Amino acid sequence: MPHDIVKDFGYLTLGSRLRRLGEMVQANTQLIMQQHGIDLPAAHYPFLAAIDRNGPLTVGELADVIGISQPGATRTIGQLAEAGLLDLSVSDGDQRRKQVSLTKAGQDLVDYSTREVWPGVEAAVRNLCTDLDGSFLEQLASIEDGLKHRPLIERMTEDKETK
Amino acid sequence: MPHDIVKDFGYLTLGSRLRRLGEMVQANTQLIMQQHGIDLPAAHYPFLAAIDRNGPLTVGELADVIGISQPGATRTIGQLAEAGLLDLSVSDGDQRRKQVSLTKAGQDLVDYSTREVWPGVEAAVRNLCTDLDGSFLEQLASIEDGLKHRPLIERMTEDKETK
DNA sequence: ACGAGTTATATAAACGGTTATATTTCTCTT
DNA sequence: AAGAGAAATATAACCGTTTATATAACTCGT
Repeated sequence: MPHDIVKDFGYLTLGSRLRRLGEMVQANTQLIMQQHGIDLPAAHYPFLAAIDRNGPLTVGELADVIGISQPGATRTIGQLAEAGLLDLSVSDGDQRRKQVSLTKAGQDLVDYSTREVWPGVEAAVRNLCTDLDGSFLEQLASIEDGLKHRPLIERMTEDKETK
Repeated sequence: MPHDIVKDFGYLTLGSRLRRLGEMVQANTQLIMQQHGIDLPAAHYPFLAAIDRNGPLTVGELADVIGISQPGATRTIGQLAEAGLLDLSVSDGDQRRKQVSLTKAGQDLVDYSTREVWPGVEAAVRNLCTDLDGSFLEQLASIEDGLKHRPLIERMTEDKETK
């Protein structure tokens, strides 16, 4: 009995494999954020970060920029607004558009994360993804194994220690 | 206004990015199968392929081998059984276990795919993923761009033509 | 200035996955 | 042989996403 069919099938099942790995990375990231007392689905951060970086954006622009469907964006924005992190207001010139901006709490969260959390996450992921070699498939396998062997959260603290 | 925030954020948003790319690849694959008259969610093939390769497996074994949760496996197996591709039967020795096997239709589908479709898909994906260089992130970008520029289905036919 | 078409957002339904929990069957100790 | 615990599957509830569609607001040609 094989250990991992999706891996065995190589390029044929690349799609499943990328998705699976992506979910693992997101789960790891979310855990790190939780440890900092921030309890938000990993997929929600891009919304906050996008507005922080660009200033207020409309629902459609956010969907575009983040690369999900417009209804998906509407929903996530709704949840973030509910959580008090985003603020919706009808655009001045065009009443169809809704301008989405960060609330004070949202801005604080982004500021804190930018300062205290994300650099560590970035470093941990970078650490996971460097010094790979071989075919793309082999690199993918290395990342999978690496993540299983030492989750992102350990790669952060270790970075601090060894630095 | 940026074009793609998830891309811009580099390693920080690797999770989202892998998931997104995985979905794109799966959608491409599904389209190819459809063109051959096979209309099944891309994520279902591993079940058929796993049983084809290993003989009948139990629900739990399939979940393991494919790398999803047991309830997820139960559900997908149910759908494939509904579609007449899989057959469930209680195990001989242990009445808790359910042995999952391919029906004639399921076996035919696998045989046909193995002969006529999957090699092409595999080649197309391999084509997409070779001759990459740079950091893992840069390779990812190449694949994203490559897929956008020429979908898998074109990479199959082109392979045939140029061969 | 009005109506046709377009654009922006919202809503609904479906899907594939998850976790938590229930149910059934087996195993093993005494 | 009985009863406790373990194991396999099923069910329920939820989540984030998707497509299709509805609704509301705008634009533009006549």
